[in-house]
Amino acid sequence: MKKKRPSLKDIAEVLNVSTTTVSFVLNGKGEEKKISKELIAKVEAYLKEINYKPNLVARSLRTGSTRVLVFMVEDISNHFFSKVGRLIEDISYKNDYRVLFCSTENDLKRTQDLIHLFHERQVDGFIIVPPLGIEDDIKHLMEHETPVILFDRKIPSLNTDYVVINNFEGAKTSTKHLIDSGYKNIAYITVDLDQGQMQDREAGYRAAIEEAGLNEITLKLPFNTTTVSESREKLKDFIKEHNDIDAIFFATNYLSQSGLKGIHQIDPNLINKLGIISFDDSGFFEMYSPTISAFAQPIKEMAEQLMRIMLKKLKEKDTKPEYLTLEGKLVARESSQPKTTKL
Amino acid sequence: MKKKRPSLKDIAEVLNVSTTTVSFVLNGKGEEKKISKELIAKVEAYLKEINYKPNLVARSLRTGSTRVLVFMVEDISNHFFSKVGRLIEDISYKNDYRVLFCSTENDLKRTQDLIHLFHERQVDGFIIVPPLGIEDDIKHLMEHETPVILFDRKIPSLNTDYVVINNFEGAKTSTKHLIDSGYKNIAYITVDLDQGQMQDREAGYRAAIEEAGLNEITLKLPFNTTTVSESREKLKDFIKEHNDIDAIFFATNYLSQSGLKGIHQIDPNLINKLGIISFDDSGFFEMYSPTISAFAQPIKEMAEQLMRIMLKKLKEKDTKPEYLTLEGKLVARESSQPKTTKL
DNA sequence: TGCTATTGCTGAATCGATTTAGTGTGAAAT
DNA sequence: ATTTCACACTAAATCGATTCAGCAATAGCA
Repeated sequence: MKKKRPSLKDIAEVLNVSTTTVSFVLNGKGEEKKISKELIAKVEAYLKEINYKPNLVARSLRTGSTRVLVFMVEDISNHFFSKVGRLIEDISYKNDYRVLFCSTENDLKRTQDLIHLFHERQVDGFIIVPPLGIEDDIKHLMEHETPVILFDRKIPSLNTDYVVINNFEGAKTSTKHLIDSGYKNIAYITVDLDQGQMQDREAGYRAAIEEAGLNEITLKLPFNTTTVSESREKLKDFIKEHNDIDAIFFATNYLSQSGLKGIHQIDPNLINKLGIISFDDSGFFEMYSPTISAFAQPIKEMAEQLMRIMLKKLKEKDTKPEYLTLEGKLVARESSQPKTTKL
Repeated sequence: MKKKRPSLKDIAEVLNVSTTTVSFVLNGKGEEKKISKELIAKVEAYLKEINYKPNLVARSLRTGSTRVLVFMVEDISNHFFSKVGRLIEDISYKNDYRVLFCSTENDLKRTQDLIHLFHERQVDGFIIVPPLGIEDDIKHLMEHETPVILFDRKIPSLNTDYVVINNFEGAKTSTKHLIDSGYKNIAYITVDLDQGQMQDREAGYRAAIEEAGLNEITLKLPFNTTTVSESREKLKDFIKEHNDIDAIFFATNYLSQSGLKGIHQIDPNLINKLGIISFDDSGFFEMYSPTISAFAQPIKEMAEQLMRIMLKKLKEKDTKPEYLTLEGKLVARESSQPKTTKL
């Protein structure tokens, strides 16, 4: 007893008018198309009565637009990305667009699959945190006049719009904050990805360390090639080897979270002896004990700028690209306080 | 200089064959439809050469199927739901289905919007964690022969398939575990939703407490009507008032996470004096200091069962519904150990 | 030779909307 | 009286695939 959804044609037959008329009324173009008030009222009443929902697949086929945007990030469960995603979703809804979320896991193949999947399904625009090597696929989208905005990372060879944070200044500010709190042996823990934003953060750390005349101590963990627990073991070895370290600057919030676990495993009290700061904030950090300091990205501003640019590009094709580099903010919590009293 | 994507018709013209032929080859029905081997090879070669991607919107309009499933949960960033989602996605990909994720936030209106949105876009199936009051919309989907499987919660009035956990036994086991570790004043912290699974958990707690001849201490926090920080203040007041509490059983993992923050705010050392266990596991719990015990749902099994049922329903309509209640597992960590030594 | 069967392919309908290009009517303008 | 124009509406093309129904040519068989 499957119910078939009524089509415009069904409705037209019932009302003894043409599908054209129904379509005009449906899309609020009745006045404009000179349909009489009485007919408009009659059609509208009937549409409401049967609670008619147009077949969006058919509409998309005809109009070529789906009113769907895709938000494609490294990991949608990451605090930073999920917050931005939520805000983007809200703005989109207000403008009558829906948003689909997905995680690339920084995997090139997976990202290509996703881009093709959505492109075939005719989504109207992409906001992408690009993994390395994705240039050609993005170029391909741009050739088809599909709006693409890069986020969190830029790709120098492409003249796409992008919205990123000033990674260099953020890392420098964070490192300086630890220095100002009296820490002398500040380790920098990062991943071995040669992506621009990671290089900028490392350069920021290095600049602050050099200015203060301190020593660099850097650990690069492999990304994705080993398991989380393997890299945590490497981190633990590193901390044990460098027992003069008095502070750690983690280059991303997921490194911090894994790192905190490692520190806890070495010694539950070790955390209270180290100065800690993380690039990217996380809900986790204000719940941890002690609360963890972080350099936070301007989440709301990023979402607003992304959507402003996206809506502009959806309206008028061939806009010239905008390149936005925003400033973040240091959130000092317990973990980066000076350790005056030995616990 | 927008590139138009080639259509079947374009291809047919280039090759001097009919669209029918191209379509048959495209869908691997060449042999079956008695197309000669040479023509099949020729068409396939050309399809590969231009890297042809069919317009899935057009295909969906014609076939009425999108090969897209929707996974709709309370909050996709919640550890439990995101893990299940990931597994479902993998199984779906292997069966040539895509999965869209979204969060209902337990909000009726929002959930209705999402269901309609996806139904209009003709998705092939739904896996839903149903908020209260969603019965009619689900019934509506079922009338249109769209497969729906409920997850995490059931709706007694509907004869839909569902996959849930044994909440009563889980809560009872968790409470007993605290009792066995020597705790005497065990508080139960929950939300004021009168959903089945929450009632079952409360009943499980109550059963264990009664069997042991202890006193119930329950706090129900308002869900969604107040802010997170407001309910945390209530929790803090509760803990201060009941200063005889020696253990807490949180009814969900997000309550635990908020609760741990509150406990930390009251006194950074308080956590070491309380026994803690949470319903639902979380990545957070094994990183926290101390690590937090939890009653974990059988994530892999749930995902597998959900997809087994879904694929069955997609293949044959009118299957009789399956009702699955699975058992979870206690994960004992540091937070529920006996506190023999006062810190 | 005449008949059917099979092979190999195609034309056109179809899905359900949007939209272009009209059509018929009556009133106003010339 | 004829032209013009606004009005109120509609027929049919269109988007790009799938698929039913059918056609021509060859093969098989008596």
